[in-house]
Amino acid sequence: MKNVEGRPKPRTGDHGAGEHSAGEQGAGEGGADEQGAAPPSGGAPGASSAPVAGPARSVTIVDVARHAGVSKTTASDALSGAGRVSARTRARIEEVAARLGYHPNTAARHLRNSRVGAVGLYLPRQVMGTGFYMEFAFGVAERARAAGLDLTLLGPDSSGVKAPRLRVDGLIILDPILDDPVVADLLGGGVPVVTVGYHRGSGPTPRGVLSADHVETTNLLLEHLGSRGATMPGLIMPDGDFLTDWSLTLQETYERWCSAHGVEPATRGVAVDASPETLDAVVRDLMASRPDLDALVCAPDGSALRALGTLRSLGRRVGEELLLASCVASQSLEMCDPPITAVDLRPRAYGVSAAELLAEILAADAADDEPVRRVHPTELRIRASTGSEPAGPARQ
Amino acid sequence: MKNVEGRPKPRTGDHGAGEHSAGEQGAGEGGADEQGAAPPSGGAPGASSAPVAGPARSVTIVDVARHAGVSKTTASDALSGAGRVSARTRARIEEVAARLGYHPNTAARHLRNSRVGAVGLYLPRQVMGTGFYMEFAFGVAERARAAGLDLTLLGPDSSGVKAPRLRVDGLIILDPILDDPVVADLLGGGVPVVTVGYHRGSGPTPRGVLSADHVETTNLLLEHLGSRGATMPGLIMPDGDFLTDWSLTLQETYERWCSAHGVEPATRGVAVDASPETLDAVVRDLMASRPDLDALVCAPDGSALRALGTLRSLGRRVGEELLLASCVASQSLEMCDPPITAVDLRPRAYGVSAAELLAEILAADAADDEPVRRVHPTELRIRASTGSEPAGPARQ
DNA sequence: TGAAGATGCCGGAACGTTCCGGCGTCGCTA
DNA sequence: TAGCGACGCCGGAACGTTCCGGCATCTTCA
Repeated sequence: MKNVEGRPKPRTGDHGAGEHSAGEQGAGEGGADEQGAAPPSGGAPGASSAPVAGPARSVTIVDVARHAGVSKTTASDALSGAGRVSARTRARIEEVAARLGYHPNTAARHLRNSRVGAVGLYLPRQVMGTGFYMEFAFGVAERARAAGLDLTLLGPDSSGVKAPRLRVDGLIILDPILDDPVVADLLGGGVPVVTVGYHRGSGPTPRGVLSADHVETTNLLLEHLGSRGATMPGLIMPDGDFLTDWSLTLQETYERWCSAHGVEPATRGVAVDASPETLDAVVRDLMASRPDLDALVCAPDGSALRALGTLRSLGRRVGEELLLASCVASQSLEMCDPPITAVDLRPRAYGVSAAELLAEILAADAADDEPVRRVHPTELRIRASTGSEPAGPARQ
Repeated sequence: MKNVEGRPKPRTGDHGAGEHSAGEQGAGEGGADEQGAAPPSGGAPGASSAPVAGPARSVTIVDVARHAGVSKTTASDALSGAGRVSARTRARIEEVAARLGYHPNTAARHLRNSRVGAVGLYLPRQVMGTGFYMEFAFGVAERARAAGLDLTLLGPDSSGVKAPRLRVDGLIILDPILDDPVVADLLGGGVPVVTVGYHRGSGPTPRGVLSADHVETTNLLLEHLGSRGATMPGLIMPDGDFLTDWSLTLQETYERWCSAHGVEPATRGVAVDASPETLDAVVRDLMASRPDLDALVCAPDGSALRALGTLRSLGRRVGEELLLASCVASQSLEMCDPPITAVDLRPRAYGVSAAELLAEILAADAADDEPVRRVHPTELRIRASTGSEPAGPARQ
């Protein structure tokens, strides 16, 4: 904060060093000879030239206009596609802009159209830092950048939220938690919101919803287990601190499957950020109380890997008499032994889609009352932990 | 991009969905405001007040000034700490600003002081997506945000780099690869650069260097293995496609340790993004050619986990007659069985420090010719894969 | 042959901030 | 008492962009 004394910056002469070094001249177009306008206040000769590798004042739209022999309005119109500009002029301006290496100043642009040029990504507290969420965030960043938007990561610490406070044009809320007060705040914050995963809680409706089809995905996984011989799968799911559409759908679909197959559900909840020891205990408890389980589905990121160790130390042969699957894919699941079957939500592409949806919503400033809904496809990665084809050359 | 036709937007309404809850609605010309005053020719009819639909225009510094009965210059000076303002006045202005919920408009600020308000983070291609780099990036994002900077992630795709092109005020280059041409470009791009890990390649020197003490860290790990009874550790390291200060220091330190202990080094290189099968093959090859190994150190992120499976299938008892350690910590290393000892580079804190260093460099606009060097502390996480204390009771 | 409209282009005013230079008023010293 | 510097405050310009309104010129049709 010190910012000690005045420290006057030069900013005076503006060292009109046009810098138009680029090999101009000629350029087929003929006419339109550049430098129609005299550089304003070319005044003070020399004196102010930047000595060494000057900061090279970046080229503005006025420079483009001057070199093209038009006004800044026309240049702006030509480049933005707005207004009325003849085709010739537009082409010439575009050519000049390219030659000079013109790039619009985002700060000025944002100031002018009162946009911030950034979107926010809100991640639930419990899981920041797990692989899925990071991959997702990178996907968002990638796509946002393509749309000229910066990305601001919002943690639960960014409270006192409300839109003006957190300078963003739009928000992506990942896995909104049912009763997270921050989510409600953000939804009412005044900027367009895309939720990833439906929001089952209260609050204003978002402008967009992107979600995987968890019903289908889960059924696919359960059916896969069935096709590999499992009749009674158990489920380790996130506990009550992490009530999202994902976790609830998972449970509902699982229970429906059980009832359809006439078996008694066997589930245990566990914190998504549980310690390895806790996971151990939960898995042991479940396996002990339900000796009939011949498969185990693990939902929280990372839990399947730990369950693998626990099951092995219980003497179970994973991939043979006990199948194991994860609801979240991660690199480590294919690195372990045996590799673990998992639902791949393709988090990176998921993030890309989310950013894309938000960008579209921001571009179309018309506020439909109905949210835009979009589905994100997933893939089932089948690996050795769920055994091999029953028909094929069976293992013996 | 096209933004099709003219489509003049009604800038007035600005789709004022703002709804702007903030308390004081004082915006109107209501001179009755407590502080009275409103000197600026209070009456100025129609100046900017469109009585119809006063849409949540966010509060600017002029609003603050008016409510405090001072000029915008004084308000700005008071809030920024610059200029000469009496303590009374400053206090009053601060109080008014807080009451109105004033937040400076970053776009305007950036425009004024010709800063972009963002920093870039460049990640080597090979490893984007591994846990370490993501954690690091999140750390950077967190700290950058605290400094009012946005973060732009730069992949290798962001070619045609050069500073003006990629609108950033500064850059963080993570693990610069020896002969990465993009790194050279970025270093010469004209904006301050902080490298994380020394840059052994050519090119201009960065303004700041943040690095862990890999020599000490590696020695610590090797000594730990020795204290647990290992006499001949092997090393799996990144191959020639990933020549960084980290990988080179690792190798050098390892070889120095071996020569100091009078043993023959046993290393294998592997791509940092190698497939599980490749890792399998490399580990098998190393173990087969060097039957004297009683410990294995794995450098590439994720390789230790796979090595664990491979070693087990070779019949080795990891944590007993063969010790296993990783040079990069990750969540999965404590979830597997047995948990794997690892060097924790504390990636999140690492990223925070990097952003902090860059922010400091950006704040102090004096360009020292000598880069700022800073060291990042690491921690060794000792787990069951490196056995237990030879003498004392088992660790818990 | 005018009038009305279309077309092509432009001047200038914002957006919200920072900061240069200036202006009046003190209090101190000569 | 005059001189003068420090103090406290302010007006206005600039950063680079977009866009409203307007002015010519050209086309079209009554």
